[in-house]
Amino acid sequence: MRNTLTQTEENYLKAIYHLSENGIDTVSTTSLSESMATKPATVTDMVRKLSDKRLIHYERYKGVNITDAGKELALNIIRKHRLWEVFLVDKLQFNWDEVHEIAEQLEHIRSPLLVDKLDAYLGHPKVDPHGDPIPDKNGKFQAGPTLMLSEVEENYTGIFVNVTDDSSALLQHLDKVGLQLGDKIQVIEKTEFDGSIKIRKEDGKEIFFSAHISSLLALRKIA
Amino acid sequence: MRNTLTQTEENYLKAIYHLSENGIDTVSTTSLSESMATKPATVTDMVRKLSDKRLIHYERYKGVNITDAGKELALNIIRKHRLWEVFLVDKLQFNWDEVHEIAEQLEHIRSPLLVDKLDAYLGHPKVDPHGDPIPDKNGKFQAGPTLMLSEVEENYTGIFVNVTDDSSALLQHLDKVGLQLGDKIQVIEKTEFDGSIKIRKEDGKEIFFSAHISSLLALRKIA
DNA sequence: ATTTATTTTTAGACATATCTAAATTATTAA
DNA sequence: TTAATAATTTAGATATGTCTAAAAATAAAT
Repeated sequence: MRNTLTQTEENYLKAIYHLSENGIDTVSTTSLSESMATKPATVTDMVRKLSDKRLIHYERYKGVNITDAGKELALNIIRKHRLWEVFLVDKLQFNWDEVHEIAEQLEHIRSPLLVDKLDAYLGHPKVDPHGDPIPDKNGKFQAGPTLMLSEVEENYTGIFVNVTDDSSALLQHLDKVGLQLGDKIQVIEKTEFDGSIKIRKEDGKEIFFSAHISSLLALRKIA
Repeated sequence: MRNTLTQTEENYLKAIYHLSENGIDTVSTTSLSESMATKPATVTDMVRKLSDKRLIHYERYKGVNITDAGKELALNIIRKHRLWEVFLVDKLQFNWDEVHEIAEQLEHIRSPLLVDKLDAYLGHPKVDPHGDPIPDKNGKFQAGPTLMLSEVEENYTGIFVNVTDDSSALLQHLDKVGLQLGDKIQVIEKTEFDGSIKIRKEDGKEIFFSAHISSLLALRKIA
């Protein structure tokens, strides 16, 4: 009958959702432990608990997958997080880079009525101050149109969310150069002559792509 | 070095503050256990912890007293609680009787900057929607002028906060008729002829006071 | 002032969320 | 394909916040 989640459970669920957001739908114990800044052993205990509550599928040594029920809960938390971020920036004059930590706390406030009223008060915003889409009451959101890397301009910043080609050759190449789904990248330089592109990852690493490969990599805008 | 309190610790501290607010400065284990809806044994463990942190004075079998440091923290939590209540009512159109539970959650959000900005956004309100005073950043607040029971009109509702006479005869009389500091009372009837007054306590109990006694009992307005 | 009743504390449990160290399973390499 | 390496799980601890039942201290009553 323990139907509500602890804040910790909510945070794990959200992390699982985010890790499985970009195509990779199976989440490893290690990656979760990194997200949560805990040890793998701790994650094992937790995923068992979330699995008992039918919010994820878990098989030992095989990783976890979020269920529809889990996704619904995760999206509700994300909705709250992003609405509060809008509140902090639009109403309280915070800078967009100061709000994440506070929203991490506010997202756990429990009151469906509060969320509704806050949403209305803010004018039903569609994106948060970072450009991330805000799920509606039913967990639906505009995924934000994706653009091909080849189509965007210099300085464009986005999340690498899709590969329009599932040849393992390309995937292996991406692996080798160190680009993964979910990475945030910025376009540093476009060469008009041959359409090749230089990007920079959040960790500062720079990568070159040919025009061909650029036309296969999809980005979702974030700011 | 554990300098921040858990939400539970904050709630205990707030309860101790409220229980010792109206003159009675020593709080018993039993009264705290009633406030917190826990067992006395649980309270004993907790007050020991708060005592270790120098937020209360505790002597076994003797009850607890809040320290200046504890009062400062308690007032900060109360400040946040009441500011959020104003936000919920003024900005989000909640009714004043719907906001307490939500504010109980919001009061634990940690961010001094957030509190400042919220305060400014709300126009530095002096009282919450229930008429309770909002402490400022330094924990100071207008206690709300107190009025003598003899001075107020019929239907006035207030908290009995002070006795302007510490003769034990009067205190014993109050004890006998069942009135205690902190009780919320309403004036039911004033007799013009001799200035005697009939009041009703929250539990429905009615009490008569002579004009003399009425002039010694101080009330703080609440609504 | 001694007995009785009440209040408070102690002792021992349990659940959650975490850890370290050891054991097990899966993956990679020779 | 067996051996070495990496990932994951299990086992056993710790800290927090709670409980019940029993012991101890204080307060009330005869």
